Amino acid sequence: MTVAALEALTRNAVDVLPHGELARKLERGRPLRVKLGIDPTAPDIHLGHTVPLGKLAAFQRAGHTAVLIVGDYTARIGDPSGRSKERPVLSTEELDANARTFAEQAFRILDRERTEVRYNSEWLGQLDFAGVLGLTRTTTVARLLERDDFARRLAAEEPISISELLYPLMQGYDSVAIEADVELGGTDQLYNLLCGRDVMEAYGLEPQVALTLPILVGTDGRDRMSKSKGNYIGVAEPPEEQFGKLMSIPDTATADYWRLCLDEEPLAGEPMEVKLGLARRIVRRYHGEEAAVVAEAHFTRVVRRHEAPEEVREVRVRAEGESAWLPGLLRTWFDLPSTSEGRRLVEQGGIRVAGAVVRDERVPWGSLDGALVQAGKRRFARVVVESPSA
RNA sequence: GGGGGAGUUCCCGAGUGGCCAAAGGGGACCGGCUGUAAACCGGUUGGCACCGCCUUCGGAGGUUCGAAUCCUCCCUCCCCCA
Repeated sequence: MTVAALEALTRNAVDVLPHGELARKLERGRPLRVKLGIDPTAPDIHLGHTVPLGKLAAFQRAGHTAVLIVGDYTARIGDPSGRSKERPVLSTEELDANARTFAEQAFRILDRERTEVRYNSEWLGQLDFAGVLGLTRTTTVARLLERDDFARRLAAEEPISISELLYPLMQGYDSVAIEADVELGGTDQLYNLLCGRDVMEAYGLEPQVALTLPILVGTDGRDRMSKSKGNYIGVAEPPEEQFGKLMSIPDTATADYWRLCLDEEPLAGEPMEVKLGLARRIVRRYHGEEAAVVAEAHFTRVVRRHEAPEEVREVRVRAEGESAWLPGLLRTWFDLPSTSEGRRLVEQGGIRVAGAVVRDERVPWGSLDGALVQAGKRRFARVVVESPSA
């Protein structure tokens, strides 16, 4: 075990507790069982998830065993970490579907052959009431209420359910079940990870090392990346989408993205160049070199030069009546929520036909046939008008 | 078991009988500007072929010319005391 190897495993880590324990475990020379738990509450993995996943992959490359816990059982409760409200409970079907795609997407980062995927319903589902009681005896209410989330919610007179209180214990029991040596998580997981130590000890096991990583901010540069906040970049999203979203993050967040998503130091240079470099590398990582080049070209063309993309989908419409009524047509072409939305777009000068802004709701059919219609800055369609009798 | 309080448009949150499709903020969308899908500035933001009509303020009834606002019952949630 070299100093450099230890450095690689702990790079970007915020806490590695207890101090010196990881080095001690590594020195024994046997592969460690490194645990990362994920809640299948959303179907897609985003860049925020890739931070601990990337760290897990790093352990894997160093010869250790990655144990990916899919929290299909715990998800029924919802992790209260960082939450100010109870989470909505998902149906079993949704959770199952999410769990599958989630694990699948995780293999974009992990080595499939060397990853142990476990569903925690495997052991949590086996616990009878006596087992649950045994688990609850490992801690006290006061200790559970120590954590910030709970303390804050209690102070704000917001509800905390008993099942949420049990969450850290269940997560800790996962560590018992798989005999974890190390557990990874975001800084918001610190309490849960440490609670896991106590639970393991109570079950006669050597407590795990808790390794926490920074929380990645979302594209808004402010809040943590999450699906529900709509500020996320999914690893399975199309290349153009990823590239554009990455370019939209605030400059202040760029360096963090380099370190946490790529595990590299940011380039030196102009902010724009640094961000372009980031977007290229990330898209390349998840979609390959060629897709990255195409995505960048698309960005340059559509966003920077305000031109239409190379390929524009075609929409067909049958000419009916004297003239075309745009709000209704826009609704179907661009999947708008209502025709009122279409009206607003026209009113606000957000609609261009063949490059010219259109301000009337009615236009001659002739002006639409073969024309490129643009809604806002990024939505395009090529129109084909069919004659009414055809 | 007793007492108090809350449920409003995508979210938070004003609104206690007509001036309410409902303040303000967030988000989203459009426009301007820009290296950017950032920041900033301006506008829009229930639906409908829309100068008018329809639906919305936890649910169901009721009072009234007129209700998000008043009454009754119900549902959900929170706090305090025990």
